[in-house]
Amino acid sequence: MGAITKNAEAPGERAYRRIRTDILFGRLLPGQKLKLDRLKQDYGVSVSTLREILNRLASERLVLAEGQRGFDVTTVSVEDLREIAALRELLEIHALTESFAAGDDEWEANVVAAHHKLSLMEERMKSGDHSDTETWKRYDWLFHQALISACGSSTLMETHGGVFDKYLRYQMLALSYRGDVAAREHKQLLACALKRDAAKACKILREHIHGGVEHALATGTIG
Amino acid sequence: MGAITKNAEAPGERAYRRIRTDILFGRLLPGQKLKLDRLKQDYGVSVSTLREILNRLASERLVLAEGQRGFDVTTVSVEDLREIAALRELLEIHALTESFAAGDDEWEANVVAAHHKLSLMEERMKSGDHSDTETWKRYDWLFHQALISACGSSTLMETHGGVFDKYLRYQMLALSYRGDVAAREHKQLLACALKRDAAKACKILREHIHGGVEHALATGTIG
DNA sequence: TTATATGATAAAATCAATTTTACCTATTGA
DNA sequence: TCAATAGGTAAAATTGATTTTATCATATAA
Repeated sequence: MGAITKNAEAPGERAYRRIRTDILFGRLLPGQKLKLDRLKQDYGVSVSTLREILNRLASERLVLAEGQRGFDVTTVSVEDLREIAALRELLEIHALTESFAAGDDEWEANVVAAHHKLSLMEERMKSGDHSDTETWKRYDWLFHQALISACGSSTLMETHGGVFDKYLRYQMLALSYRGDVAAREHKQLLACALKRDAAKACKILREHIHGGVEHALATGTIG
Repeated sequence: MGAITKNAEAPGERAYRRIRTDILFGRLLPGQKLKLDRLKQDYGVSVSTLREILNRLASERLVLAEGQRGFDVTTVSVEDLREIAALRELLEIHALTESFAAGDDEWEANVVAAHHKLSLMEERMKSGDHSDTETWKRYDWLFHQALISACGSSTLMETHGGVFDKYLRYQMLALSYRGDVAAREHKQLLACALKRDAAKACKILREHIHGGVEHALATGTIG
């Protein structure tokens, strides 16, 4: 999602993206030991390349690298989810406000386009087709990125991206569907964007994030 | 400074800290090519270990890793400095407010202690002894960390730490002394902390950061 | 029995060697 | 003269091999 992009063709880069999404989408579980020999087979790269990848992920806090004891997938907790959500809120609210104030026609068009793609996916989800959750979540991410894309700070957007991804992991671990509520909120955010109503957008975004947190916690799969 | 700590004795970890501080303190200059063979000699580790380190630093945005063309020290720009400063402000103001509201006696004692160490250093700097800038800046960092340490979110503190370090690099690149003004502001921040006057502390912090930015830009060594 | 030490094993960290990729130069053809 | 391309070189990326470290089981002493 918000991963740092180098050469997409390179084997190391491919493996990095695969491992990263596997963590984000819960195919590699929190706390799981990441043994090098095993991963080497699973992802088809050598130990050195693997270690480069795991060091990057450790730097992103998606993996824990302790002492000389190798690597684990970062654990989850209620406390951490609340911190992640609060930080996402702080960053996204701020960026949203700036973006609404500065966005031009080009920005508006991108927002509309991003919402359209997301909306199509959300319709499909609504009618029971949960086959491509990854694409759905990528579109979700792209819509939120589009909203804040006129904030004027790539540093802010990258930082937000990293936090957003960790938030996403919690949503995926809770793995219970909340698409209908989210879809409505997305529509409301779009409407606010077109009216440049930052205050209302912030209010909806706050509810959007808090709703996600409480929904995730209610499933009881986190703590 | 805010680097991720693993085993401090390990050769790879030692080299990581050295390279990181060399970037932060301008001994490795912005845009500089980081050739593996050269670094191997300079830091006494093998190419694989070196690549792990550079991948971590690339993930922190202190190093640029593009395509299959190796590694460069991240470049600097006026725009980037402004973004970094704005993000530091957003995070630190928020954390400060929370911390002032929640801090207990233990927290106050830590703040006083951190300021005392910094203050001693600042006196030394004032009287012309600029021999240990690194320790000075580490104490600066520790004081600001102490102020926000009761904010209740380690995620927020770590994110802030990363941004703070990039801000620090700009200060070091400008390499012109501003210790007297900063020292006065630090004293004011301490007084605010003891009175729990978050509003005034935020105001001073804003000036503290903006002052640093304008001072750095005035030297003409950034753009 | 408990604590400490010793040795074996498995895994991680580091190193050295190979393969691949990019970059520069020179040469050829338009 | 310029563009395009092929060849050679230097550096990066990846691999496989070696060294180091941690962990677990067993034995020995308090």
